[in-house]
Amino acid sequence: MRITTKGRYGLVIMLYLANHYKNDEYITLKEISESENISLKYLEKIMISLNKSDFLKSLRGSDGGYKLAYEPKNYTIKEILNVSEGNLDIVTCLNSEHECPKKDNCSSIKLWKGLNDVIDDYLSNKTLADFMEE
Amino acid sequence: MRITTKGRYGLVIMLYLANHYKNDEYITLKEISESENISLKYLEKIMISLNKSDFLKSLRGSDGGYKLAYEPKNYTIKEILNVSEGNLDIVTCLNSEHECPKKDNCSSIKLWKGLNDVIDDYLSNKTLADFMEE
DNA sequence: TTGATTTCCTACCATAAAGGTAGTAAAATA
DNA sequence: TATTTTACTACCTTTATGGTAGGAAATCAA
Repeated sequence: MRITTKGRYGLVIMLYLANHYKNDEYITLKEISESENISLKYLEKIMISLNKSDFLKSLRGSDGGYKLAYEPKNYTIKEILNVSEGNLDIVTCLNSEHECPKKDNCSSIKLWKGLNDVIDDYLSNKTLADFMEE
Repeated sequence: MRITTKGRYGLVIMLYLANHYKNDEYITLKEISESENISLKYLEKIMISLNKSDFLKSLRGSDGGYKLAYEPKNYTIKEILNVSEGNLDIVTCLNSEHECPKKDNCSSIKLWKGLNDVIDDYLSNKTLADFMEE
């Protein structure tokens, strides 16, 4: 049961951009890569998913880079993880694409739904702003 | 972010035994396998971890099988998942064996600790008895 | 004491996911 | 035109998942 580097690094990127939001400058992945000690090429790959959603602005060329499209408080951790990590369902049985044929008389599904709810509640109610440097 | 079949099936086994606890009979994996439609061989493998902990009694031979060593209410979901699934840390950074060198000035670690706490709280406060058939 | 049953134990294996690397095209700027 | 930086595609190694196979050892009933 764990979040992989995709989700973690995705959040690292978003937090970095949030911490530089007030300057309104484009930040290069090179800068993030060096500051956070994560391979540039891997960050690029993760960025593809983040950039497909509408929450970033990007610019190519020198002085280019990325910046947040909105204020940090507008990004919930849940939506960021959903984009960078992918599916957050704790068990496949809860996923509509892999629905379990026995789900209606399964005694453990209540457990998984309950767990899913507490996780969902936490991730939906925290935003980037809650974890920025002061 | 998900629990694998090891954890899920481990819980299925434990819930099955809990639901038959009052009869005080040994239950065979064959019965559970047929009832829950899970390969006997795979259940055997999962059973090895469950049986290494002290919460089951086992007996070989005909009329043998497994039963709970204690009442269902004495088993928290957390300890069952810990045994059948293995490590439940949501990110590797929280695991003492893979401690992150940057953890002291990492802004996302607060997020993971918070998430870990709500999950831990939920799993520690639910027992097998909470999910038994009435 | 033999046969059936069931746990116990070890080894193996195919597929998918994780965690990247490499190379290049396209855009933007100086 | 050269440099910088994103955008895109392809590839690769290692680990984890989700099993299967075969047999040994214990237990009980006939």
